[in-house]
Amino acid sequence: MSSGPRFRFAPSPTGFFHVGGARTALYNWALARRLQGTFVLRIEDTDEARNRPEWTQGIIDALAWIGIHSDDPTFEGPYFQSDYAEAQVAAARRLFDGGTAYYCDLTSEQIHERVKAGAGGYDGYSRDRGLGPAPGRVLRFRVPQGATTVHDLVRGDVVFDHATIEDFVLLRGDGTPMFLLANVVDDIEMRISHVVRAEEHLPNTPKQQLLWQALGSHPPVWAHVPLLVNEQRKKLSKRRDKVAVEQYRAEGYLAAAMVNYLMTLGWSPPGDQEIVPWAAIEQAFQLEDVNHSPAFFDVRKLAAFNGEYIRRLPVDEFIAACRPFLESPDVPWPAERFDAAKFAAMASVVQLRASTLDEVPGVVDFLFLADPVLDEEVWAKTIAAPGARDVLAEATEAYQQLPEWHAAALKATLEAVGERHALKLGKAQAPIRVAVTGRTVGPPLFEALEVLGRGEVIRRLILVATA
RNA sequence: GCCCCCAUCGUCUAGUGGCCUAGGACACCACCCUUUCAAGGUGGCGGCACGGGUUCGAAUCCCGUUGGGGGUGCCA
Repeated sequence: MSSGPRFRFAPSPTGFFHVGGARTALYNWALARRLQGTFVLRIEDTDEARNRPEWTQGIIDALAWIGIHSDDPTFEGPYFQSDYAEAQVAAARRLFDGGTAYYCDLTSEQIHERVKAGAGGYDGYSRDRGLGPAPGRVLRFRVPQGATTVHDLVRGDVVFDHATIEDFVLLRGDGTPMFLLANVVDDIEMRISHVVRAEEHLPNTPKQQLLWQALGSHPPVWAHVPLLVNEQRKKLSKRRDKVAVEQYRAEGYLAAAMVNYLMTLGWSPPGDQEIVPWAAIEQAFQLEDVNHSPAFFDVRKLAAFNGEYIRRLPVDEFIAACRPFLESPDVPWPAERFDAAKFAAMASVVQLRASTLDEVPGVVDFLFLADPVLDEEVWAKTIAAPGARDVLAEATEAYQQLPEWHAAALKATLEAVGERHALKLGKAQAPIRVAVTGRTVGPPLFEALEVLGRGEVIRRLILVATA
């Protein structure tokens, strides 16, 4: 086992993996690797999560997708919060025995009433009542006088006056540990040295630090990284926002692009390039350089990164990356009509045009569809346009005669047809494109015609001409 | 209510007292290239929230204001 620093990443399984969580995981991972430490995965599981092991598996899969592999020596875990329940209760017991925690028999309703009557939160009602453990009684931490300073690597020193911290609950009325206690005990048990997490946890940190100390341990290095927000500058949430890493994966975002983009939120790589490989990021990343303010997760910029990453892929890797999208059941053509060789022939021009992989089927569908469908609007704009039918007829004729079926010849032929009608190639190609592909826009036409083949091209041209 | 955090183009950021006439990227606009659409090239638009200090000098340091966000559970 490594003796270096130990970074813990502790997501709660909720059925999906949050992009904000992904960024925090990446921070921990980069640090663990650069500092020759350990990335410890601990799942903050709940009853529901325990009944759904696939949620935990989803986290592990998503981590693997962004390059955090559970079989890497840097990786330790997964552990589960519930595995440590005994230690958590034992710690609470020690706190009670030592007098830094006490039992209270007030119910939430009773506390609520006292608050309405003027108490600012829980007012320490049972502090000196000497109550012992009993069903229905919660164990509360006795917050001492004074103040706690949290030394945060991102934010500097943050001071919290204990007067503003109420005696928080350690053990529920049924004796089970609360999150705060569980968290601290687990971290101590696992000898965690660095806690890197989202800023929303900062207000809880003095309580945790107090617990670390009360339990006789030296608090870890804290680092609270800025939140990821939506256009309304609110914390990203599953309900309002597209936050599931799995969804981006399904839409054809490349893991490398996602990782790179995530790392530019709240931090920027040294130098003037923002598209940089993970290896460079791993070497350069440090918490001291992380921004203090929340960052908007901009899908458009993510898409721009993704397009860049797609274009940089060697063509065979691009083809491989497209496979799941071309073999998906959602594909618009009958599966048996798919022809990998035809796609491969078009791949390099498609690659230049996709910003996400899920756009790819729509770009090449005409190759595999039995008959492309043209809607009325497209028909009116192109086929019904003046001169279009003449171009169509003449091109069909010429293409039937063409000695060799390849892109250059197809282009030259259509250019000649266009000249006779005083049409530039840009205009002349329009009806042909629509007749063959069903669309006004798409990949370069003559390459597409070559790949589709003479028979099919002629058939489609005649089909439209006679309609 | 109370506590805490934050504040540079629309967005992500560079900037740590003089290299700032504030740099880059995404988005947007224009032009070029062109076989439609992209990609690429060139150019443009656009910002230090406000008010006080400190200093010879402030985007940078301090205070305040305003604005935004987070936290405040017998949730995690």
